[in-house]
Amino acid sequence: MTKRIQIENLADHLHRAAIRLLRLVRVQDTASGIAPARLSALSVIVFGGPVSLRGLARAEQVTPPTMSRIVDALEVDGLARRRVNQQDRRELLIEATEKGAAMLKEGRKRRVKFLASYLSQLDTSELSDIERAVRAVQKALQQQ
Amino acid sequence: MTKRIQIENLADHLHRAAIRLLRLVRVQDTASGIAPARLSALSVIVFGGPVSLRGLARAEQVTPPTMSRIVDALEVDGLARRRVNQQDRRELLIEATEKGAAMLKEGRKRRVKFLASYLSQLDTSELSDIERAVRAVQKALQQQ
DNA sequence: TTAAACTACTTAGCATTGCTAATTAATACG
DNA sequence: CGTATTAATTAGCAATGCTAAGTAGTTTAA
Repeated sequence: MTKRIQIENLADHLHRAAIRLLRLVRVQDTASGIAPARLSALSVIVFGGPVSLRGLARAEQVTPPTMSRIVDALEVDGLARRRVNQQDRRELLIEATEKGAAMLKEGRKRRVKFLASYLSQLDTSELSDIERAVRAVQKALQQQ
Repeated sequence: MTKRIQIENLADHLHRAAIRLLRLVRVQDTASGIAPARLSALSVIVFGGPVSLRGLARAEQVTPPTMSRIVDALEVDGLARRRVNQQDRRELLIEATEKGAAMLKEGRKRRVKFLASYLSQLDTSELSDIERAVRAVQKALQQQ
């Protein structure tokens, strides 16, 4: 078995595991009452602080029109707000409201606890394998 | 930092990595010309053989109306067909056509190769971390 | 045995989230 | 100064999720 084939095999298994994992936690995300794309965008601004709409779209790997609409919905629900960047008045700064931060942290807690309940059945060495793997995957995906 | 908090932290990072990975490979899914939900349903019937619409909906964790529409689209594209189960004529059997099976396998190959091209930039130890982690995650998720 | 209950699927209608193309407004450049 | 560029929005389409309601087939029970 060549190295290329090995890596493709790994990619296949990794891909399946990712699909399976997200299907599992999706149930918990729905329980928060915030739709998935909104929750995900909210998470970026809660943990990363104010960003431009473009920056937020890039972080979420969607186009600016898509993100503009997601921010609309977050504003309507009082979870985020737009501010004009006074250094460059074309640009916005999207930031979370207190309510947004609170809701996100609740939802995240629920989801993470749920996933953690599965992971807690693993032993320490398996957990650190996952930790290293997550770092490696992040590193790999960052490259282009 | 307690072990519980550590695991929750890991769960959070794992979740984010999974989201990111699937976003990345989605680009390749689009290249196949088949939309993601259709491709995923097609994969179930290609690898699992004929199933009822209800069974397919359950496998994909969507409601029957959603799956009914996905099967419509697969039929229109000649990738799957509905047969009536003669033992119980309320029920359908959804199965892949030859064209459907061929297209799925092609798309899958493309997606996996794409993901593999990212992974190939990692070193051997990182790859085996991922391999072990995938096994651990599968093990964890299998339990309930 | 036939009416009622149940089950499988579809239809209709809505919300969310992705896209591209075109528009508006602000800034940068030549 | 005027043109080009950049940021965000609006408009309009497609895919995919849902619930509620309808149709058709099967089971159950009076």
